[in-house]
This record gives sequence, structure tokens and C-alpha cells, in this order.
Amino acid sequence: MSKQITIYDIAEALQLSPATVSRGLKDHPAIRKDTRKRIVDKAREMGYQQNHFASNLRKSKSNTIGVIVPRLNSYFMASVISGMEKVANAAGYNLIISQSIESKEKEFTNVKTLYDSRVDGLLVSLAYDTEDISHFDLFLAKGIPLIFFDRVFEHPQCTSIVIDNFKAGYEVTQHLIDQGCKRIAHVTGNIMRNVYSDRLRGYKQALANAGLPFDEALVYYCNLSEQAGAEAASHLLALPHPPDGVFCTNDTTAVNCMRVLKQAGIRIPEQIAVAGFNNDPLSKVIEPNLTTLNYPGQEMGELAAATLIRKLDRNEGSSINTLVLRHDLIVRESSLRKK
Amino acid sequence: MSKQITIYDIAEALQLSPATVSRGLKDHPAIRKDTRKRIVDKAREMGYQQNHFASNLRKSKSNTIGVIVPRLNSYFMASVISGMEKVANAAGYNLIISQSIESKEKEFTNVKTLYDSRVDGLLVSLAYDTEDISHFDLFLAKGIPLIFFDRVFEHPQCTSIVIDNFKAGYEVTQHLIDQGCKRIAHVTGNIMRNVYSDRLRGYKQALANAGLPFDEALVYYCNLSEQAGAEAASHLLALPHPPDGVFCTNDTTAVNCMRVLKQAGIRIPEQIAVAGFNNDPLSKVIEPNLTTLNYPGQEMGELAAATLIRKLDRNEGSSINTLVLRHDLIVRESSLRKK
DNA sequence: CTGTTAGCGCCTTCAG
DNA sequence: CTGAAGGCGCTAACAG
Repeated sequence: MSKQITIYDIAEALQLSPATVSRGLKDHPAIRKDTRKRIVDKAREMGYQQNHFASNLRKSKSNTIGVIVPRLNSYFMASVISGMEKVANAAGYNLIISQSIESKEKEFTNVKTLYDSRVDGLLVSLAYDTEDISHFDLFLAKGIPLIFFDRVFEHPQCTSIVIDNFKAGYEVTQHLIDQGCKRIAHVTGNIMRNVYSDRLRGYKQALANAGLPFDEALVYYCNLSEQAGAEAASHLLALPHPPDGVFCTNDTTAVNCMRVLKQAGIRIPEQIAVAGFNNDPLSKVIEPNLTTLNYPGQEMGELAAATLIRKLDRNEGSSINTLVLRHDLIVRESSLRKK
Repeated sequence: MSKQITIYDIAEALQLSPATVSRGLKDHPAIRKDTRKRIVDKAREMGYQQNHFASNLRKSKSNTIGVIVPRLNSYFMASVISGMEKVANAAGYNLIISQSIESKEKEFTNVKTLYDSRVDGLLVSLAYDTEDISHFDLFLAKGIPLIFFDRVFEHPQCTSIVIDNFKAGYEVTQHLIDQGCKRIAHVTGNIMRNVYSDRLRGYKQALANAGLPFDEALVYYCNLSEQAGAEAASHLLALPHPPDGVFCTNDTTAVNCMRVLKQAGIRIPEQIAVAGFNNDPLSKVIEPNLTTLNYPGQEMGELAAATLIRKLDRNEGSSINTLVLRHDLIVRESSLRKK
């Protein structure tokens, strides 16, 4: 249990004042080059490590970033977190990650917890059923930066990091149309969330542009779980006039949808073409391989963290409100109909 | 920027001393029921929130747990973290997560960073190429609890949380043997890691018990990536005497192995049966569905966190050295040969 | 059962 | 360019 070295120990060893040592360890301009060097060298020699608590207490800053995500256990979210961790770590920040489990109540508790642990900023992807963001008010009121990613909320004080979900939804749908589909179903989540409403808009727009009718009966709202995918398939097959194409807003759902379709003896893509969303590893494994949309999770995580850290370090309220990442459509056999 | 309420404010409002308030906010026994209530009520009323930095500074404790994992972006690891987060959060601890990216150098840096942020304990799954755990010495020397999970290292001071990898490897292999396989290949990772060496031992033991010869040429060592799975398949097919069964130590590899085998026109499981490991969602999607071993990731995360927290809160060096979680074999079509 | 006191280690005015 | 001094908010002796 070796004793902790403090700046006082260094000061004593060097016959300096603690204040000077403190400055020497930083970038303080009013310190001579050589004394700074002596201080830094001695600090290393003695195995000094800063006590962040003392420093945080003094500065009221934690060097910690709070993260709230709906769920951690998906490939997409794991990639996002991985990206955030990488950037944050490199910049000397720590991440505190919490899961809302898709519930606004839990999200609310998480916000409070993170507030209490004095995070310097917040990176949030909203829960399934969050209606407003008043629970973030205590952050906004204090001017603590709040950045949304993926499932975002428009707010003048907040930056949003997204992909162009409207365009993405349009592209996927257009692709199915190009393959000759005339009745395209859409399996999606809670349209209170931008990601789903925007994709739905894109879907509708593509239909409209192609002169295809929009049929509300072909839109299936669910929680996008494995089971929901299977149920969606059963539901669509039971329709008086079943679809000849399905656009699911995530790959898990798409893949489970395909499974049930195949079990029902439907040929994919000849009878029903399928497209998913996210480019989950699943999409490369299902047969036929799933056409999907590449959602750059790692990049989104990196960008979100970098944006927040820039705000924190420069202490500036950047004027950027929305950052849109590039996506791309990945065409695979599940949607390639021989015309 | 509303002012922060401190225990002094509460003390003043209640005409008490800060010390009493501090005690009242805790479970301190020497406080009258009613004054405790007055304190708690007033604190809530004034919107008091504890300043953890001050408290940590005073107590030299951070209420933070450091986590080091090889990679975050797998379903398995995301489940583990999810479990840890749940337990830690409930117990008032925060997690600082860092990735070694399978490199011992990065792992070393992570250890230092976490040490500097004064985590109360460490949960670690070792990187691919870590040879010894001397870089954890500064933790061990200070008696900071260190718990390994999944990829563990035997050490008297550390608890390990694992599944019985020997038994698991044995069971998977035995299952393939039961299906009539005579030449079973094994695709695995760095056998410096217990998870791989134990499974290999189980594999060998099962072969031995069945009177089947062990053939080193049938063991393929790789990094268990998607690409490695594909390469393993090509390699095995090119052998003068190819296998009739393959046991891969993760599902990603197994699935990509199957893909290549299928492309080569091999019928699975008739010509070559395949089994994986982890019960990744992938395994239910590949066709035929992959026989695999259910690795309880979430439970492992929960158990690891709970074990650490128990140590921290009771401040006891429990005598338990290894905790073994239950696993089960999940049999699916990829291995079911009609005899 | 409650109050007094003395720091935890650091940073930041204010003075030299 | 460097030093002295005070305090961030909390807790744990030590006294009553």
C-alpha cells in the first residue's frame, strides 16, 4: 500500500511551492522552461499521479461523459460505443454508460444518475417511448452539452448526429421498386422516433414517385425484436393481398421475417423480396443474403464523442445543429429479382 | 446556473451541524429517526445532490469499476457489459470501459489509465496475446480487487469467472462424435488463453475416449475473425484427407466456415457437420442452423460485477477463487447427421 | 445522539 | 516568474 505522491511531495523534493509544481504539471505559460522540466522529471521519477477527485472538486469538472442508449446488446450499438470509447479515451475522457432498456422512466433515472455524477456532457440515443426531453432540462439549464445520436430530438441547444434516414428509406424502397416489386410492406418501430418516421417518409415518397399506392395495411409497427419479425411475416402472409416486397427497418427483424417466410414456402426474392437496415453481420449470413443499409455505427460513435469533446474543450457553443453521416445501400440477393 | 446545495446549506436551514447532516444522509446508526427524516426531507426539498468528488477525495474511494475487454463490438461482449452495467448501476457504481483491441500493449495502457482514475476494482478479460499479468501488479500490490472473466489468468489474489470450457469442448466434440463424425477438425484461437486451451483439451479428451486419433493437422489456429473462418474452411478442404466434422470455438468463425463449405458444394451436415460456440444470434440464422454452446454472457457480466461489488462493500478477501457458470449445448441441424 | 475540528489534494486568486 | 493562503464539499475522529 505505497503512499500516494502529491504535489507537496514534489514541491518539497525540489524546494519549490506546491503552486509552482501544480503549474509546472500543466501548460501554464508563466513557468520557466527548465523548472517545468525539473518538475515533470521529478514527478515521473517519484511516480506521481494526479488525484482527479481533488482536481475535479476544485474545478467542478469531471472529465467524464455520460452515455445513454436504449440497449447495449446489439451489434450496432456495440459499434457505436466502441467508437465513442476510442475517441473519448484518446482525449482523456471517461465514459459512463447506461441503458434505458427502451423505457422513458429508466431513461429519466439514468439522466438523474448521470447528473449526480457530474458528467461534463451527455451523448444520448432516445428510448422507444420517450415523448419529450424535459427530463434533460436540468442539463440544458446548466448549459451542459447534450448531443443526440441516432434516435434524436430537435432542440436548439442540442446537436444531432444522424444519417439521412429519409434518403435511406427512399433508397431501400426505390431499390425494391427497381426489382419489380409492386406491393411493398414496411416493418418499422415507433414513429415517434425520427429514425422510423423519416424512413417511413422516404418509403412513402419512393412509392409516390413510382406511382405506387400507399397502403396503410402494409405498414407493420412493432418493437423490431426477433419475435416481432416473425409475427410481421405471419401477419403479412395472412393479408388478403400479401406484399411482394418487405422493407424492415432493422436486420434482426428482416432476418426473422425471412425465416418465417421461407418456412411458409415463400421463395425469396422471387415471390417476396426483402430488405433490411443496419448491415448487421446477420445480413451476410442469412440466405439469401440480405440487402440492407450500411449504418456506420463506429463512425457515428466516434463523431458523437469528438463533437462533444470539441465543445467541452473549447467551451464553445458551436453553431452546428445537425451532422449527417454518409450511408450506403448494400445490395444482396434477398432483393435481386430476375425480371 | 443554479447554485449547488451543500450539506452546509441544509445544516443552516435546519440549525444543525454539517456533520449531522452528513450522517443523516447515510445509514449512520447514531442519528435519531426524526432528525434523519427532517434532514432527508429538507435535502430533497432543496434539491441537494451529493458531490462525489468531495466524498471520494475524503474517502479515497471512487465508486467506479474499471472494465477491460478485448473488443466491445460482439454480441457476446455487449451482453456481458450489459449485465455488468445493470448490477453496477443498481449498486451505485459506475463503469469505466476500455478496449484492449486484443493487444497487450493497449491493455497495459488501459490498466495505467484505470489506475490513474482510481477505480475501486477491475473486471478484466485478457487480450489475445497477453503473456503474463505483471502489468496488473500495481493493482495487486495495493490490494485493489481484480476479477477475471472469460479469458482469465490463474492468480491467488484474483477471482476468475468462467464456464467449464473443458467440459464444454468435450460436450461439443462428443456430440459430433455421436453424430457419426470420425475426423473432427478444431478451429480455435490462441491457446495461451484458457478458453481455447481448455476447449482444445476437452476436444482431445472426447476424441481419446471415443478411440479416435488426434491429428494436429486438423487443428487450425487463427484469430477467429470472419475472414479466418473462411480461410479455415479452405484450408480444411484442401487437406489430403478432409474432416467430416468441424468444431469452431466461436460462431462467427463457424458461420463463415459454413459459408465457404457450402459454396464449395459440401452438404452440411451430411458431408461435414459443424458446431460453433457462444450462441450468437448468427447461429439461429445460418442454414442449416448452427449447433452451438450457449455462453451465458449477460449472467457472466452480472456475476462478475456482483462478485466485485461484494468484495468492495464488505471489504473482504473472499476465499472463492473460481466461479463456474452453467452452460448448455444447443443442438441444431448443422450437426444432425442421419446415421 | 450531536457538534467541533481538521484535513483529503488541488487550483487559483492575490501578492510579491 | 514564483509563493502564500484559502477553500472546493465532505467525512471521520474526537469530544461532549
